[in-house]
Amino acid sequence: MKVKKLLEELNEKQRKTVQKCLASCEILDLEEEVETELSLELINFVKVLSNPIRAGIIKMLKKRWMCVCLIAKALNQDQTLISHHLRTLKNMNLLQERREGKLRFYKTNMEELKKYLSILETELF
Amino acid sequence: MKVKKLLEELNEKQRKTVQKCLASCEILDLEEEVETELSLELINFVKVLSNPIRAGIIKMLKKRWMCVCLIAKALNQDQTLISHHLRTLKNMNLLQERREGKLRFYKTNMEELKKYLSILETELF
DNA sequence: TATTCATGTGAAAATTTTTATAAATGGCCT
DNA sequence: AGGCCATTTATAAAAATTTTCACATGAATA
Repeated sequence: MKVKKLLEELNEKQRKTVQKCLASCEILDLEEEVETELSLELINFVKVLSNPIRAGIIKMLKKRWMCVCLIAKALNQDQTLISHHLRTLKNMNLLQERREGKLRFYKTNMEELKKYLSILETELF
Repeated sequence: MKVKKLLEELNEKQRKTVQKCLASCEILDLEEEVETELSLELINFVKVLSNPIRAGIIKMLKKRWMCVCLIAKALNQDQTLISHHLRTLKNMNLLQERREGKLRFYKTNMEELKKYLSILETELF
């Protein structure tokens, strides 16, 4: 939506106040398009990253496969908590899974991670 | 901490299970250093970005100064809620502020935003 | 001084994170 | 093969945090 259109949505008094300010200091270009939308996909990715445990898992598993019990040890957290966060990451397709006997190993899906980062760059910058 | 050291922290049975798996499929390099730490600064930045309203504000104010009432209109949210999020962003030094009469205009602090993104690249990739 | 735009504070609502416990899966032992 | 134990996942509730709302306060202008 354009700045001009937004101004029209204000009530009369507000609009008057803002317009007076515009006249004196010319901060807003009325013809510019105002972009506020970010994709849900990007917001979800950022939300996933915003938890220190999940961010730590992604960092740790960039370089190697690790089983759940080792990940829990490395982060000094309860295994069931780690398992929960692993599921969240798996649901976003940020992890690869591999079973060996009764152990499950995980590794960061770098392609997906790079994809998300490039979306971040595109949408935010 | 090295993978080797982490293995030692497991109890005997767990360690045995994992080591048996290593022998057969060689997933872990025992001498590798396991990095799990991300700076608090980075986590806070990502947390700030993870809210759609705050992310929208940052995107919108990249290109122009806008006053609070217009920001609220553009995002179709209550002014006091916007004010609250603006404070959060200001506390992270992600916004510049400018007063014109009784209006307050804000704009994204691009230098700071770029700084955070470069930290993200460095620590995560 | 009254009005308007914006901030500050504290409570309510919603969401996320953590914990506790049960269930599923697969291997091992007799 | 059948039962048991270890690893991991699933589910539900508790705890903690974040978001939103309601209202009071502050600042600037007419």
